[in-house]
Amino acid sequence: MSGAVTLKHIAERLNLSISTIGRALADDPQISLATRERVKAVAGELGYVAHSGARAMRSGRSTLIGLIIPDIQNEFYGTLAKALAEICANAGFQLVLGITEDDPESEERQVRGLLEARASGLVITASPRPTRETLSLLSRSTCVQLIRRTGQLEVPWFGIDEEAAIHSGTAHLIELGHRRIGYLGASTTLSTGRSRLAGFERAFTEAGLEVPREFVRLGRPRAAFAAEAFESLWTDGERPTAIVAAGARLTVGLLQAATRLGVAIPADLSVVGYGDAPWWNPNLTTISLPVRDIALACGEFLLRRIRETEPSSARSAAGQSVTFASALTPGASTRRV
Amino acid sequence: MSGAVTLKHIAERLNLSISTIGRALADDPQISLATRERVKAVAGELGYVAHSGARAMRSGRSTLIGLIIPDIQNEFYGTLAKALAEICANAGFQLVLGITEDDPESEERQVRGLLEARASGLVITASPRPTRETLSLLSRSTCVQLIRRTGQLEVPWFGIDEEAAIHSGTAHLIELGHRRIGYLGASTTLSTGRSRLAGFERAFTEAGLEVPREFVRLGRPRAAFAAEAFESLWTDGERPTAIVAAGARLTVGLLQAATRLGVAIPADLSVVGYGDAPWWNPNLTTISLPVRDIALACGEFLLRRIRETEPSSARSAAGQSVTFASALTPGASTRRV
DNA sequence: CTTTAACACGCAAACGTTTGCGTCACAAGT
DNA sequence: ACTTGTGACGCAAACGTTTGCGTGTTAAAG
Repeated sequence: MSGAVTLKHIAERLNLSISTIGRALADDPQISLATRERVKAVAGELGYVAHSGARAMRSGRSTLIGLIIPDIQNEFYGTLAKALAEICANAGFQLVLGITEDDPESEERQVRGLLEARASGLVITASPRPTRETLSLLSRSTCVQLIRRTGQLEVPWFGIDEEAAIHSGTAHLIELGHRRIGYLGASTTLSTGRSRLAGFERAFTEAGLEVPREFVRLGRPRAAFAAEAFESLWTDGERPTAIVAAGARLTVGLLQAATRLGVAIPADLSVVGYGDAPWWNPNLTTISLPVRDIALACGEFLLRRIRETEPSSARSAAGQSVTFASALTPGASTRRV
Repeated sequence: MSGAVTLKHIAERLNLSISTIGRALADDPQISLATRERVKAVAGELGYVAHSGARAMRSGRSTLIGLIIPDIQNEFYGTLAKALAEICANAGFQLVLGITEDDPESEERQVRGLLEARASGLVITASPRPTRETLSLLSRSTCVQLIRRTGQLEVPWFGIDEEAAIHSGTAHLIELGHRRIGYLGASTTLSTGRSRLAGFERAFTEAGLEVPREFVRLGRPRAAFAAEAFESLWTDGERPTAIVAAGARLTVGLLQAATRLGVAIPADLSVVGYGDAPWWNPNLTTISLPVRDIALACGEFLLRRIRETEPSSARSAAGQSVTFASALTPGASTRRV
């Protein structure tokens, strides 16, 4: 608080110099063992707590790592955050959380804040259209993209083969005999939205069918959008016999709306979800994503880059990217027609 | 990065002093408007980013606020974190996330880390048995307890009237005619565990019934425990006709296990959940908690305390606490017997 | 023409660490 | 007795800001 204990206080207490105290606490063999122990004893007694800010300023490197994501309420981002927090803690870093709600200005503020804090690294799931300034700031930091991939940002990326993921789910429905298949997806301003829709379309063209565009609904990747979109899909005109939810929050929204409308799954409607939803009853047929593995890989990569960047100056590792595969987990929410 | 732009660089570029640059960027009227604009222009051109660490060291206050919670994967803590992150962002603070997994040593490391970072404030949902050192560190910080309440920690608390919450859910089941009611709860080493169990028991004693202790299962507040406990409850001996899940993660675990075992809800078993689970099918009868409101109130209180603490030295606001009420949300997961 | 005052800016210290180098005392080697 | 060595510690600078105070210039007031 106001009057925290510093090296100086310990030094005065022991009639030693500040540097000796500093070295003693760092277990520098240059200081005699006896002194080291006396120092540590007094430090404990006084309740000394090192000032990582001062240390960071002197040494040039902070122990902060930033995580910038659009949301944190749902399990998908929760799992990402948890995995990264674990990795950070193990490596002696602290995770600073920035929620953007996909708002470019909020995103810019968060990024700026993290750069001001001199975060050693940044993990970001960028908003659809990041500010020029955001991009400029990010390009000057040690940064990794997670899940979404922004073209204008030349930094490594860790994510999912979204196209293959949705393709597998859609193909599964086609194989079960469905033709009027609905699609709830993020708008194509998002890299994930583009890839997923492409996967959906490829499943049809590969089967020699036409893409049922009248059943495709694109919007914000929120539960609210999915609920609303599904409702319109269900009440206006011809109904689909199956739906692909191309996003974790969209899956939630779809299921909520279906429950609310009394739509029986899979009797009235077959559903393929995105991301695991172990809570759904009955078990959901879903596209399983190795969320935790992605986050771990991303975190470890970032830490490696931070350690590399430390001695020499920044090296451009722009092109790198790692793609993870999904798996279709069969459940009871789809049926043959 | 390696060579960040500092006030000094701008000063040299403009043949001005460092202090003038600093004041100009802070819009100090002491500096002429013309100079201020020239400085800002050059700052933008050079890509100057203030060093909040240095600022914090000089001014004594950082822009960091710590959030220490056992988990972040589930929606309950996700909602807390999101609300807090919003409040922090709006007030110009940054949220540092620490996940403890209810491990006292991890918790101590996180708390120490935040004190080292000179976080302006701390929000903590403490583990069952915090370390002595943890308590000592916390007592020296501006800190608020969230949800759980640790007796040894004399700091303000924001949480739920847990006893009343579980009481309402249990009484609801009793009123529906249930007698063999199971209880899945956190162990009573947690303040929440104690209060919730007390609410469960009071519902029976108030109705002149005996507490069905053979159906009570206490353990770690994780989905895994609830699943396991329910399975044993369901397969060993006489079955309960209803269950109260006294925790968000326990609710998830119970529902998963029930789905897995093919237990029909509410035909075979009535269920009262804890915390909203809008995704469950059919709608869950649940104890709704004003999670977001709690977090917002907690965050605003903390910010106020931070601002108060700033000028004078720390004031003890030890005894304060705010209790929020829950509401029983009727759903389709309970039936009369 | 001098005194004052307003204005615009510079100096330097301080925040708490870390670290290269210097210093001092004492013991061992010639 | 004189060098050499070494173990144990102190000095001071640096990291990037902020800020109280001092200083020089210019214009208005006497």
